[in-house]
Formats: sequence, C-alpha cells, structure tokens
Amino acid sequence: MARKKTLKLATFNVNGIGTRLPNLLEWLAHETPDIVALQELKATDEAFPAAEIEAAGYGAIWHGQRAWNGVALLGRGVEPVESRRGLPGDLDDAQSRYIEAAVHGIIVGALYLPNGNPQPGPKFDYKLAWMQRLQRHAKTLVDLEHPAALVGDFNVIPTDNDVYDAKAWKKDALIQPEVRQAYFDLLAQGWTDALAEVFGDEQVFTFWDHFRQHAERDRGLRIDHLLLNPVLAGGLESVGVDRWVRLQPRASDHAPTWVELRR
DNA sequence: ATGGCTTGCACCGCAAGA
Repeated sequence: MARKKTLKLATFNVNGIGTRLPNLLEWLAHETPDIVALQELKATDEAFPAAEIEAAGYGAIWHGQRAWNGVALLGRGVEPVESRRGLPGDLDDAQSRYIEAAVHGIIVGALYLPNGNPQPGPKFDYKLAWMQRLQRHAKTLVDLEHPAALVGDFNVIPTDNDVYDAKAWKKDALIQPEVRQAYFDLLAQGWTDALAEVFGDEQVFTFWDHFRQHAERDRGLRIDHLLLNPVLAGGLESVGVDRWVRLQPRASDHAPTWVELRR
C-alpha cells in the first residue's frame, strides 16, 4: 500500500459511544482519519467497544466514566502510546477529561473541557480552574521540538464570528469574556488554531444544537478546536468539518473536525 | 426573553449537555 503524503488528525465529540457507535464506524470507514480524539464517551472503561474499534482497523486507549465525560484516542493501524491520563494540577479531580499519547509520530493531548454552565457558579469556577491547569500543562508541550497537538471539545466560542447569533448566547458559559481570555492566553503560548488559521473570516461551525432545525439551517457554534505547536503548524495542509455526520439519523450534536498535515 | 431537544440512568422524572 502506498504511503499517503498527508496525515489526517480529527476530533469528534460522539455524545455517547454506546448509542453512537454505528455513526462512528460509518465515519471511520468513509473518511479514514489516521488519528482520532473522541469525547463524551459516557461509558465506563468496561463498556468501551474496543473489539468493534479494532475490527475497524484502529488501536485505541480510553479513559471512561459512568454516564458522563470520557475521552479516547484512536490510531489507524497503530496502538497509541499513552503518555498521560488526567490533567495534572488537581489530585481530587475525578472527571475523565484528558488523555495524551504518541500516535503516528505526534504527541496528541485529547481533551473535553468543562462546559461551565450555569454561570456564574461552581461549575463555571471549575471550568476556569481547569483552563488554568490546561495552560500550565500546555506550556510543556508547545515548545517541544517534536510535533504536538491539543485537540478536542474546548467548549469555548473564541469570537462572535464563531456563533450564528452571539446575542442568543450572551449569558452562556461558552462565550464569557474570561473564558475567551483564557483561550487566547493559551494560544499566545504559540499554538495555532488550525481552523481559524485556514478559514479566516469565513464562518465554520462544529456543533449545532437540537432545537429549531439548527443543524439543517447551519446555525451552530465553533467549539471543537485543533491547536498545533509551531513544529506541527509548519506542515498544515488543510482543515475541514465532516458536517454530513451531523445530518445523519440519531447523530451527535457535534461533527468530526480535522486537519491534514504533511508528513 | 424564553424555551426549544436528546441522552443516560433507573425507574416513568431528573440531571446534564451547550
């Protein structure tokens, strides 16, 4: 088999890997991403469908949790080499929201950042604290001479251009100024927001809620992000969102979002 | 300005998502 000239790195909030497994497998077969970060497994470690994922041609590591959260990393034809599970900085944090591994020569931090609603309140405080911890850990990755990426559901609407109607989301945790500031502080370490880089002012969404046919009408948010360190950003070839997955029956409310990188 | 929908869990309603 001829070696592809590019490598496709994707992130997908599946919103329950139990119910969404057929959608996930169809997407994997159709788009053949090389590296995949999954969020919101909503399944215990025991319930993760490892056999089906393996049969689809992917090695996997996962960090599950009953009912909520849960993250995984898949490698097409390879086993991810795990370097970390759980974000450092709070030993009492029991939520499964971070897993990191070397996959196809890239160190990938896969994250499911807390939603933070309702705000203000303890959940919003947890979100801000989590972003501070992420920023500290990200600093150890951004300056590596090795390719590194931070990808996942960030639950951050970076700018008003990343939402169909900023006014309708004004009170939401995803759009608050301190959340945006924390996101841009993270980028300022030297990360490239790949979709923002390529799309510029053109609107692109990765999430559409279940109300008022927002998916069909393309009224969404851009909250799933792929951040590349400088070494990796030099190889950025293209980006995209597989919106067709969101329009399938019984779909997740997120669509797979990806970058293609020169090898 | 509000509510609109979907899922998991476990039990027919509630919490959580974004």
